[in-house]
Amino acid sequence: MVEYDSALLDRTFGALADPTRRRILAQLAEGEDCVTALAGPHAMSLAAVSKHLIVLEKAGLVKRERRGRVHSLTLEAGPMEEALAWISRYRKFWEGNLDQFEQYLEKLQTKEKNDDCE
Amino acid sequence: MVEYDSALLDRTFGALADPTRRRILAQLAEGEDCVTALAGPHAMSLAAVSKHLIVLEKAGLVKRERRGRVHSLTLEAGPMEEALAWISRYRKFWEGNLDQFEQYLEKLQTKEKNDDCE
DNA sequence: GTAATATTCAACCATATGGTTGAATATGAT
DNA sequence: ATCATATTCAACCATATGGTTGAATATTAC
Repeated sequence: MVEYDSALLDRTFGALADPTRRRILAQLAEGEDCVTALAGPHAMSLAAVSKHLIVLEKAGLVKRERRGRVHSLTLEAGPMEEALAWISRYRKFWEGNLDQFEQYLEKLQTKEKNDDCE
Repeated sequence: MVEYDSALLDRTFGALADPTRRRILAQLAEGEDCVTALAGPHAMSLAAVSKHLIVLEKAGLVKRERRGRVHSLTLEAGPMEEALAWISRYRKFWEGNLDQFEQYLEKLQTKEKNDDCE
């Protein structure tokens, strides 16, 4: 049986439960960035974004590198792996519910890229 | 580009961010159950578990069927599918870590860094 | 009808969360 | 040295979260 780190899952899922933090992660997927640049698109104060970054950092989803006064943040998606593994146990519970059309699409996709499935 | 329902992801990740709720989902993966039975293993009041079930229900992760005074809960893992899809976009950020080529690049970079900094 | 069971509701409490603002700190530029 | 920039810190506020307890509501059993 797989063991899950409950506190880590708490922090990971907790961090992912906020839209601003999910957007920040999406931004970082495009490449590393500093706090001010990350804050730009968000309609809130810099301090608020700074706090979100601390949450992400504590969850291990973001790594910080201080370069002088600029903090460079990079995505560290590792913890999501365990989150994904946790969720994956429940796949069968929604796969059975797919309607015919979705099943058809499923099949097509499986056929198209049967090399990277499973 | 895939569209994600932000409010749904909020509720889904939020629901998964609590260890009691994750345990309840694991219990329900074994089969439907009523509130009292679900509450059994948890070191808290029945009312507390009842509230957790309401959170899971609002997230769409659990379906309730009233049979007389007994409420039968079943797992409804659908919303997890979207959560998993969201996370999946970041797979490359951890999968690459085991790739030989990436390791090679890692080593090169480390070497270059050492050369630069010393 | 009365009693027991299953579940929620309501009020309450402590702490967490997500935001604000203004001050503090550290670094960089002139 | 001075000024500007990057970031956090501290205090505060409103609301959410996760728990409690005792009462209320339905349903079933006797």
